[in-house]
Amino acid sequence: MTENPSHNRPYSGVIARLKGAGLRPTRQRIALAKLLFEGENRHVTAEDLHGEARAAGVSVSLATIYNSLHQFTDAGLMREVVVEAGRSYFDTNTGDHHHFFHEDTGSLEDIPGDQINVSELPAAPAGKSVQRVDVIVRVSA
Amino acid sequence: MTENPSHNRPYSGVIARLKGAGLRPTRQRIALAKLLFEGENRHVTAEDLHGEARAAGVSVSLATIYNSLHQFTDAGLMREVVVEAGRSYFDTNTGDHHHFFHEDTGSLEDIPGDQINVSELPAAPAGKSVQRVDVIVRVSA
DNA sequence: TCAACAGTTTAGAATGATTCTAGGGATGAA
DNA sequence: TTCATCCCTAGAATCATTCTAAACTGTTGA
Ligand SMILES: [Mn+2]
Ligand SMILES: [Mn+2]
Ligand SMILES: [Zn+2]
Ligand SMILES: [Zn+2]
Repeated sequence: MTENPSHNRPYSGVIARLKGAGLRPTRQRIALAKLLFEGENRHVTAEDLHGEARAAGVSVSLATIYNSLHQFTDAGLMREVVVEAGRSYFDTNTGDHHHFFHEDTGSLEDIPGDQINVSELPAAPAGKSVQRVDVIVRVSA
Repeated sequence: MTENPSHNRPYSGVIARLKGAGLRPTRQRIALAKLLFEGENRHVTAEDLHGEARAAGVSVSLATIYNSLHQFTDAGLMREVVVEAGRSYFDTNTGDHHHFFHEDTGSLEDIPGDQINVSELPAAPAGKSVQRVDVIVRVSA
């Protein structure tokens, strides 16, 4: 019941989510969280989200878009995916999964964690621990 | 015998390599190729290589460093590795392998291709073909 | 209710890696 | 040696992202 809050109070779900992450539910964060977390999982760039916010009639500065995306990521609500030098994608899917990167369109597509298997991983170098394993399958026409 | 040309003519190996790639063996490209391809495989940023060239007494502009790195990559002599938004690493190892990325030092470490196994890869989306599969194991203290 | 402080937002400047421009220089086929 | 082609480079330009500093807002507890 934290998932798709299509109840009567349209903001409660998103507000609870922000509070749960230790973030004040400000007008900007609520609007962005609604765009990001209601509906399907998505991969967005800062510019993408800025455009969507504008289109939705919400006025938010680009600096706030970047701040929010990083705060959501630090809070574990999203993750950052790096596939191209020079552009960052933010992913609302924080579960175990990997990506197809479509080199010609610049878009990402999820590969569920159980549809890929990385084995025989060598141990992390002395004193280090593995933070994450990213598999990026680059495809193009 | 293309590998470590410690013969008497110190440039012949590198020159042959450049010609073989369809690149004119200019003074700058020869110097950079020597720094990059003689000795162990390496992961460098444009700034790294620029610094090394200067240290070696070779005057090369940063624009030429970028041009050369891309030309070497396009020619298949190197490959580009993306692990952090905002910075590109170029790798002299073009064989089958993956990477540890040390998040605290920003350095890359090879994982030989036979020490990691990616299986059950789903088929590439319709009409697309897989260009490359990158596995990045992010580690930190 | 509301003062007051900490947390937020933002316009605009600043950064930093990379790319572009355009003019002078080097290379190599003939 | 010639000459067309390919290269190199300083410096300007891009572009995504971050920073600054000042104005604003959410929260809290008197
Ligand atoms: Mn980040
Ligand atoms: Mn490139
Ligand atoms: Zn994803
Ligand atoms: Zn490598």
